[in-house]
This record gives sequence, structure tokens and C-alpha cells, in this order.
Amino acid sequence: MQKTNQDISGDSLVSNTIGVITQHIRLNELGPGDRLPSETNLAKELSVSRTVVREAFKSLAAMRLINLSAGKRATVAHLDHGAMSLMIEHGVVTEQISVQQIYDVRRAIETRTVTLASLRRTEAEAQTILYHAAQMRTQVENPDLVMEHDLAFHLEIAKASRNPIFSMIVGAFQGVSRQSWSVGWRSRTEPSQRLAMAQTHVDIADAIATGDPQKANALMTTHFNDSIKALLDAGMS
Amino acid sequence: MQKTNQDISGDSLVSNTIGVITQHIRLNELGPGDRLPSETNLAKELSVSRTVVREAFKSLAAMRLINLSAGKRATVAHLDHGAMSLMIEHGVVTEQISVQQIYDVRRAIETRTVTLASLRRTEAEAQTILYHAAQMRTQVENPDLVMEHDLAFHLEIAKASRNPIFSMIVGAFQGVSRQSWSVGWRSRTEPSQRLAMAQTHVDIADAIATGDPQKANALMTTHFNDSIKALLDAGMS
DNA sequence: TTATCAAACCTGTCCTACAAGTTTGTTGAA
DNA sequence: TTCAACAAACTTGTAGGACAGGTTTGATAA
Repeated sequence: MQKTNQDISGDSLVSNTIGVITQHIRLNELGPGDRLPSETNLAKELSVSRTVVREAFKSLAAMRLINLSAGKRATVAHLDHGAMSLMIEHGVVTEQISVQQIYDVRRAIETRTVTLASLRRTEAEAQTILYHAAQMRTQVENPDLVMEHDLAFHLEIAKASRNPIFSMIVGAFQGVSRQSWSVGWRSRTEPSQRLAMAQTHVDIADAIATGDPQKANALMTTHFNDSIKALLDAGMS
Repeated sequence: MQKTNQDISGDSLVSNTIGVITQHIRLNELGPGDRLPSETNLAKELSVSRTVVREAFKSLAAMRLINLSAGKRATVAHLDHGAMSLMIEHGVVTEQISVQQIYDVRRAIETRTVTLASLRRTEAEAQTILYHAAQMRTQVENPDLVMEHDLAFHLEIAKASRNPIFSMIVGAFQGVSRQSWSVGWRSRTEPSQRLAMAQTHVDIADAIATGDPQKANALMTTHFNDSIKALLDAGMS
């Protein structure tokens, strides 16, 4: 094999190839859905084996920067929380992140999303948010359903904030939130406490629908303070 | 090749292998630095080719869940913002994220980190934060230096918040912040404006060192409001 | 006991091969 | 002319073998 490779950096061939691909996206101003060169072509162009190009593509696909599927060419991907979810999960599994820390981040983020949502939500989003809150109250006897509506409620608010980074972060926390959710629920032993939590969600939804950012923000802050306290009471680190 | 593979999901062999590896980390309660099985062993155990295992490892390494290096076995990685940086950069390059949206997220995050830092910073961290702020004021004629100390200032505060998720997110924004920083700087045309910005950082550092979370929070909020306004004035979307 | 060094192990890269999915262009019929 | 069917070309997914070069380990010698 010729040594005609553009020795950009002393890194590995795969790293260089990743750089070439991201630069290709940049220079050609590619957007989501646009197609990338085929593995074989890229390999020929860079004078590396297809193995190297494949590993570069796989790496980018792992980070969800591109989409791969058999037979089709690779395409530029839409923003997505898949990779970040795995990173967060990994942090929790390896005990580098605690559940409490996640809730602290969520509070910081979601007291903002709820404010923005109150200002920017579409009518359809307001309805969806109201729906999930209402279901939480109606289905208060069914924890699994309450949880799913709870998660969907928070994600929909992030979406309504019109800032994809918020959506990504809130989405990334859903996996681990799902795993620790029951802890908070069980710590609310009295039916009245559970109903109060559901009611808070309804109130938040109302504030968003009404377009009252201050009220929505205050309610969300209270909600997270309560949730974090509930986790602490349950002995969660 | 036998079909003895545990057909966990209809996904690809690589995806399954990724699942097996993360599960291996979970089940054996591995932490940062712990070693994973070798590619050859894993390939034999799962009845797949080394190619498949390699691509799985590469994917995990791309997300910074594991570290790879020639000759050595793969190890579980420390939490790191490398992958998230690439994701954010990709979002900006493909115009799915605007600089203004990044600053909005940063404001939500960093008004919290500064509060926590005021409560939790070590003495050494307080000194480092003070140092970067002081350098910003001293070197006010040298934009490149001001920027580097600015970035280091914010990252050190995140670190002092004692929540690795905050560090990760703030770190992930550094790359794109570096690229848009000069826009904000140039919009502050008067020397007095530039000095005022540097002074704000000194004030924040003082509040952290003194242990005054309310004041630190208020100053940081003001700082971000100003910065976002500066970007808007400069016509940044 | 410690230093040295060779063998065993491991990852990085290349190559070839083929199955299976997708795209494209041609052909043929309406 | 238009459209449908189909074959050819292209593309990705996986396998398996080969070898260079870095790392670990254990045996040997001082």
C-alpha cells in the first residue's frame, strides 16, 4: 500500500478518516438525509482499506452523526439522544454518576424548558401536555402508566421549548429515569401524596396552556424539589 | 458458522455484541480502568468474526464508553465530554442547532453550576477560578488569551459543582463556543465594555471564593443575559 | 532478589470473498 | 409516450486469514 496518505495527524487511520468524513459534511454543507460517499470509494480516495473506512463509519453511526443500513449509502443523521442516553447510562452503571445528580441537572434544564414552553408551545403541544398530565391523575392507581405519561409529559415540554439541545438532554435521561422512577413513587406512600404529584403536573400543564411562564416555572421548581426530597427520603444516594 | 448465537434481538450482529459488552460491564460491576475481554476471545465466545467484535468495540470507543489502544486490552473509560462535543458540533454544522440555543442551555446550566460551586468548591478550585478571572482582566488587550481563560473559568466552575454531568455538558460546548466567541467579543466595541465583561468574571469568582451563592448566581445570570444580547446585536441567529 | 529478554498475547490494518439489500437503467408492454 | 418488470451494478454486513508492531508475562540469568 502506498504511503500517499495525507498524514494529517499522528493519530490512527480510523481517526483521520473520521475527520475526513466530518470535514466532508462541513465543506459540502450536508444536512440531515444527505448521502455520503460509499465505503469503497472513500477507501480508494484515501488509500486505506475498506476496513478502516467501515470502522470510521461505525464510529460516527455510534454517535448518531450518520445513519447506516444495509445496501443503502450512509446518510447524515438528525439530532438524536440515542448516543447520549448510552453515555449517561454508562456513567450510572459505572457509578460515576448518581441518580441525585441527574435530578439536579434535570431541575436546572427543565425549569427552563417549562418557561420556554409556556411562551412557544403550539396549540397541539399544549393539548398533548395537558393530556399526559390528565392521564397521570386518572390512572393514579396504575404506576406503569403514570410513569410513561410522566416521562412523555416532560419530553413534550422539552420539545415545546423549541431548543433541540433541551430535547436531547431530557431524552437522554429517560432511560435512567425509568429505572429509578419507582423509588420516588414508592416513597410517596399516601394516596394523597400521589394524587398531589399528579395534580402538580396538571397545574404545570395548565400554566403552559395558559401561557404563564412564571407560574409554570415556579410549579416545576417545586415539583423537582419535592422529587429530589422524595429520593433522598428513600435513601437514594 | 453455527447459529448458536443468542438471538437477543433482530438487530445486527454488531448491535448485539455491543449489548453483550455493556451487559458484561454491568454484570461484573466494572469501573473505569477495568479491562474487558480481548477481541479474539469475545469473538470465539459469541461465535462471530473478529470483524464484528472490532466494530462493536470501535462503536463503544467512539462514545467514549471504553478506551482502546494498540496492544493493550480495552478498558472501561472515565466519563468524558469528547463524544458529546462531536455531537454538538455536528448539530451546529448541519444547522440543527444555533449558537443562541447553545447559550440558552449554557445559561440554564451555568446559573446552577455557579451556585453549587459557591457551596462546594475547594480552596484550590476557588484560587484557580480567581486566577482565570484575573487573567481575563489583565490580558484584556489579548483576545485569544481572554477567550482561553474565559473557557477555563467556566469549566472550572462546572468542575467545582461536583456534578460530572455539568462538567460534561459545559465541556461539550467548549468547541463551538470557541468558534463563536470572537463574535461576542467584537460586538463589545468600547474598551470599557470589554473591561466590564472581565470585571464581571472577577466578581463572580469573588462571590464563589466568598461562598455567596445568591450573588454568584445573580452575576452569572447577568453575564449570560449580556452575552446573549451581544450575540443578537451582532446579528447571530 | 532483581534485571533482562524472549515468547505469548493483543490490537491495527490489509486483503479477499460472498450473501443479501438497494439503486439504476434497460427492456418490453400497454 | 408512459409505466411496470426485471436484470445489472452497486452497496453494506459478515467471515476469515495474514502480518506488523505494541504490550504483558514469565522464565532466565546475574
